[in-house]
Amino acid sequence: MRLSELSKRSGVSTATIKYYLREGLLPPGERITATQADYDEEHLRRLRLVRALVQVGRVPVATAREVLAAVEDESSDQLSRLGTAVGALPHGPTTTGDDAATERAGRTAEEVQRRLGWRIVPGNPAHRMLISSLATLIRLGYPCEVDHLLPYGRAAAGIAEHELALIGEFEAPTTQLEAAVALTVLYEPVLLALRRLAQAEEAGRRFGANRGAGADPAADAEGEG
Amino acid sequence: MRLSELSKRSGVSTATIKYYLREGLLPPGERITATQADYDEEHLRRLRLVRALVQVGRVPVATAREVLAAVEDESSDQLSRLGTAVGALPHGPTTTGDDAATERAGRTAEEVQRRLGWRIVPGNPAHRMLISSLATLIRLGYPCEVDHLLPYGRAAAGIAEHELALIGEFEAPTTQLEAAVALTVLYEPVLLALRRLAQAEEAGRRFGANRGAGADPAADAEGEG
DNA sequence: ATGATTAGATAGTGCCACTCTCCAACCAGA
DNA sequence: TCTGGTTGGAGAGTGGCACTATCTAATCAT
Repeated sequence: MRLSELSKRSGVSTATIKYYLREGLLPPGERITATQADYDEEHLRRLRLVRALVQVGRVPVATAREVLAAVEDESSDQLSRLGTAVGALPHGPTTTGDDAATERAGRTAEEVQRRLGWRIVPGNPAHRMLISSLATLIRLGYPCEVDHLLPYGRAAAGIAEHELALIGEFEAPTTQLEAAVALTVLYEPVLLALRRLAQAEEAGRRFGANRGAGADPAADAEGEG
Repeated sequence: MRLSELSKRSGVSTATIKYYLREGLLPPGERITATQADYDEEHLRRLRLVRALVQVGRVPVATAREVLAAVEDESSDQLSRLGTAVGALPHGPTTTGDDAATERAGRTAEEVQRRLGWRIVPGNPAHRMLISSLATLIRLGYPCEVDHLLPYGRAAAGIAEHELALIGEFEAPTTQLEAAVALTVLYEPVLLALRRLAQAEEAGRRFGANRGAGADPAADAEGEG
């Protein structure tokens, strides 16, 4: 198909598709002539994935390129590629401080992982993300003790088990990796939305059970998005 | 204290503090003379909260102002304020489409909430965030059936219960609201980091249990903040 | 008195995801 | 073969946003 058709079927403007092609997020189309190229279903799928990463996952374009490159890197085994791809996904501003809060956060993070029976990989982006997040909590004076974190960890473990089972159902290795990346990113807002809904539910239950439950006013106040 | 001291104790530059004052994220200091103002511990606390919202939670400055205004709005009851404040928090790009995917996502979302015994509030930002996230999954062809979502929902419910208990421990209503907002935002990266760690753990367990667990390559490949 | 500091206002910077504009090559119809 | 619309490609431009640099007048310390 032509670029314009790719645009129509994906809902992404031709200018943006060109931009993605330029940035290497999409492989170039098959050149028909010097000034025309042909795109196939694979391009469409990839384009939708890119859109999901960039729009939903707020992944910077440069990062998305790295992630996709890792997914396609034929020179590594699948587990390495998965690690590289997911590790390249954004993980919040890693405010690397050497202060007391960071140090305490580091100890807490390790303890949590130990208690959950997880391996500890100090350089892991997610590990560092955890530490810097905990450090922020500590600096603000909010509790982040191991016992408080374990419920989160157990919830995460349950979710991850479920997700990996899902990913395992895909057959082709590259499709599996794509699915892993997509699900990692796309289920983040799902999880966060469910958490907020659960919070509203629980808040209504605890504080003012009679009314529309702490989300109603938000329904009136919403106007951004 | 003076602005410079506020800056020193918070680690935020005076220029940025001035910017926040201008934008209404911080109440003005108590005017000592025409060109000098005095700030107290309350300002410091608020400043740190703002930093957490903006830096960790990636809350736009304009949105942070609304959230904080809701927290301080004395004219509403606490539950309303909580709903308004949390509802104003960013919840991803709400791509309001009228297509088939959105419609199916809406039905799925309602079904999930019904199965979990939650109230359904159609206008709720979190509800709409859930729908648009699910719609994206559907458009990409990834599974998002009710049975797949329930584990997430149950995990969220457990977390929310735990969080509300934590919030309930704060005494002053405004402090409670501040804590609710702060914890909602600040525990998001914690939860996401734990999920990724759990994924790495589970991936290592399933795919290549012998090695350093699918996070090692990421440790080598990491180089971005 | 005098140099440093401060609050406040205005304009500028840097980043980043697009988006506009242009050009040469191509295709369809006459 | 001409001609007018369309396509792919490349570089520059745009807009939004979180700061940040600069300036001015008032005030404080010495």
